[in-house]
Amino acid sequence: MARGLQSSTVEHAPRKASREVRRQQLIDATIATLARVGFSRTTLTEVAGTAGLSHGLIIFHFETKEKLLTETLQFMAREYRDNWVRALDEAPKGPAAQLDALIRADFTDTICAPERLAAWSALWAEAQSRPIYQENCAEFDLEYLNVIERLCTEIAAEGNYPCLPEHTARAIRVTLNGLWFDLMTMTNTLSRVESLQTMFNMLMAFFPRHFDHGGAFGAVPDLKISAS
Amino acid sequence: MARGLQSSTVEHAPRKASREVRRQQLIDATIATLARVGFSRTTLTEVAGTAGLSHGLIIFHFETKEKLLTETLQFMAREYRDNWVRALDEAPKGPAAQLDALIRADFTDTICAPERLAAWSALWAEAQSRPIYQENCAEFDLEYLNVIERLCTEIAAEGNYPCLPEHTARAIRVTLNGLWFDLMTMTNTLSRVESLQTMFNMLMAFFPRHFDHGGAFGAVPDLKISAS
Amino acid sequence: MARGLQSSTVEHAPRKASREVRRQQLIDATIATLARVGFSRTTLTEVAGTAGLSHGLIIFHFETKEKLLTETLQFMAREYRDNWVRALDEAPKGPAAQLDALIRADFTDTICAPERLAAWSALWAEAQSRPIYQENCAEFDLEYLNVIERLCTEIAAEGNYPCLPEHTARAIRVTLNGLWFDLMTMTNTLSRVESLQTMFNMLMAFFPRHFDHGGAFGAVPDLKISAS
Amino acid sequence: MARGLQSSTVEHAPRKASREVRRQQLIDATIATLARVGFSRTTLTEVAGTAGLSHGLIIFHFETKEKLLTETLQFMAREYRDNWVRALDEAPKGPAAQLDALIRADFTDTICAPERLAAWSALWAEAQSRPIYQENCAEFDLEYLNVIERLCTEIAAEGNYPCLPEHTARAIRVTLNGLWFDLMTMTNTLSRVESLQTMFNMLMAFFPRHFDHGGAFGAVPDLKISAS
DNA sequence: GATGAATGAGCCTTCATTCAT
DNA sequence: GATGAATGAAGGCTCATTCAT
Repeated sequence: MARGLQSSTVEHAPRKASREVRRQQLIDATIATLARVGFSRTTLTEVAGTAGLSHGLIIFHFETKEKLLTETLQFMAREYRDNWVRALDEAPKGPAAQLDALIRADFTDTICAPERLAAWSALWAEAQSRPIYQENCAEFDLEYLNVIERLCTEIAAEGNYPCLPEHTARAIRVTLNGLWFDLMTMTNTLSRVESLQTMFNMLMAFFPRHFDHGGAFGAVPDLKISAS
Repeated sequence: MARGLQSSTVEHAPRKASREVRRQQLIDATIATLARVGFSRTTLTEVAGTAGLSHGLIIFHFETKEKLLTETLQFMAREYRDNWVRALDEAPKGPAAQLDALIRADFTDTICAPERLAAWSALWAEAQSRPIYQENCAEFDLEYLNVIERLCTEIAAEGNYPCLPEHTARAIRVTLNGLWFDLMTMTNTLSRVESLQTMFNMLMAFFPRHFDHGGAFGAVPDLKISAS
Repeated sequence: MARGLQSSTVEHAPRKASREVRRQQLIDATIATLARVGFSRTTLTEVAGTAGLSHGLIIFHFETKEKLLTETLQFMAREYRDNWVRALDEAPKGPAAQLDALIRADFTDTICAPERLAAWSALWAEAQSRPIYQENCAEFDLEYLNVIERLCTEIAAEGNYPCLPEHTARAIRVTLNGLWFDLMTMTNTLSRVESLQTMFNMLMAFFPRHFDHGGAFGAVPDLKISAS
Repeated sequence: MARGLQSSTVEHAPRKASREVRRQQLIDATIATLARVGFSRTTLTEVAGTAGLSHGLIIFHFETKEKLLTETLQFMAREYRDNWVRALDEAPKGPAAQLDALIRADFTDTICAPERLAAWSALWAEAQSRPIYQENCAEFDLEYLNVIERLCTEIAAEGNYPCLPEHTARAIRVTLNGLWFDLMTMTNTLSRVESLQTMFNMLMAFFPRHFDHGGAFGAVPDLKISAS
């Protein structure tokens, strides 16, 4: 098997790595650790062990545990935003198709992976009693909400729906959050696909002339998701 | 008023208190502390300080920090369950009125208080990476979901709605969770009443012949909520 | 031998001690440690080991290493001041006899013990690059200098000496300091008695009609010193 | 002036410097650092930063932090000795003139600069609890004391003074030390000139027929000092 | 020569837990 | 019951030293 050959050279990460590569490696290890053991047991030693490096190196690159966590949070927030921005770019321009794309983006396998979800909730809850979260994510959150509200308003206008756009947008947003947390908690087999179905079941109720069980009429279904 | 007389003796906790009273006092202090400083900074000394007692006493009554947290979680889970069970009992028996009551129960001021929400999320996130939560809450959660599913199924049958009961029930459940977390995070003025409106806006979409913006047709609106 | 009996009961200090007793015991251990290993190697573990207690207890009683050192410095400064104030009180009231007493006080065996000297210089040098020393000792130092200056002025007036009181007082003060440091450094056999002789040899030069090799005319020689 | 030209090339240390130049540069940076932050906070990184070089280079040139400090101490001890030896060489040959020169040498501006004093005391105190100091300075100290003792003996013989030469020599030596430390501590304006006056006030008392307030009769006053 | 990534021993501090009073 | 002194494991961080580049 090839693994034996590789591991002898790759063993415990290369001795030297460029600054950015190493920093990203440590952020990845932080995400993995948060997901595995939770916030309160995410120690520098644990993160270092996950990365196969020494705890001293974390301090060398990030100065402080606090800064490591902040940068990890920022990384995940940017990764999340980049994902939905790209999805909107690639989708057809009608509001229903855009909303369809926005929702599918939330369940992309890279973003909606068990490890990401777990790390996210570990940081999120802790951040509630600290300023970190607001400082780093409030802007992103607001931008996201604004997009949903705009799309809901446009769709409601097109379809002359009785539901109130603001409340509808809020419901969509918190349901997306809620499904994420649900995916994490669930010991049963509810999958990303089922979560997407739950979303479309809801959008179909809000906007029956724009959505059905499979998503927005005329939208391009994301193959990656329907495949999993 | 009688309270004045009491407070002079109760000042900083009475020297001797019955076992159960003292335990509840410490659980209350734990909730307050979790809400104020978050999980990772909830120490025995902090809890003891909040209760105006010594940390030694916590060990005396709960043996272990872990057990204190577990009992706190159990207390909140039971409190939550008791609340919605009572609400269902007191509501009219039709499925729409029952669902209406179930939802209003989630925003009762005692349950949906800022301190409760903060303590809940502090424990919840940490519990994701530990067995505590599943051990203590899985059963309650399942019971709750089953009730919602049954009500949705009945309403859907009554109204001949196209939405799928399972997905609808799940959407309702995660939206309730999501609104809770949202209430906690929000720096703006979104209130419990607005959250209730978001819920009814959603139920109106799912079940237009059973719900409107004010709740289920024929249900008794909870005065406490509409007043706040 | 009696020691065996004692040590079996006193072994590693009694389990419980009153707050003040324990604090003083830890300050004593700090002085001993500073003297033995110097400032930069005075760690909490080292101090705790010296006291036969755990390092955690130091934090319990002093909160911080910094505060332990500050309190140690304050203790030594007060001890020093109390010593010369008492000496002045007990001496005859003439200025020469008072100066004689002030000087002998500096070489009292409790104050001028090797351990005290070493601890003092360890703290002193470190304090030069920190605000601690000035904050805690500047006032004491000034008070001491003022006393010497006053005595020198009075003696100079009595004897009509040509030396300038301010410079003479300063010379006396820094010579006392210098002899202390000298006593510490010396590998040879220069003792406290010889240092006292150096002082009187100097005072005899400044004030020949008030001092000779044995001290001030008419002063009561400190027996403890001449005995050692 | 040539300096301008040089500084443009020397900017932040030249890429390649001869062994001795680099070593001296690092020793200078060590002295500056000791003076600025004290012994316990003098780290290799701090010294390297002061020198505008990397900490790795210190290890390359000195192998060990301990050796860097030892060489720094040796450098200062030699610098000090060279200074007074040169002063004796350049002074008239009579004992009083020689003692006058020895004392003025101690307050030369290069030797008695605030940075030198601070660095000296930082190293000195720490060295008390280590063998470094004795190993490196005992010989120098003894040589210095011997010179003072010889001069005092000769002056005492010339003038038939009652003071004891050994004690007088010791008083002079420790007063010089004491004034140094005093200069460092002083927040007030006592200057090197005033310290010199304190010394001459003392020598005048010991040797009234050889010294007055301005120094030894017939000695050449150091212009640099009286000017400052 | 020179840099800086990487390591790990050791430091100060926190905190759950024990236990004498 | 209740307090708080005492312990010690573990955490974040510093820093001398090593070493690949």
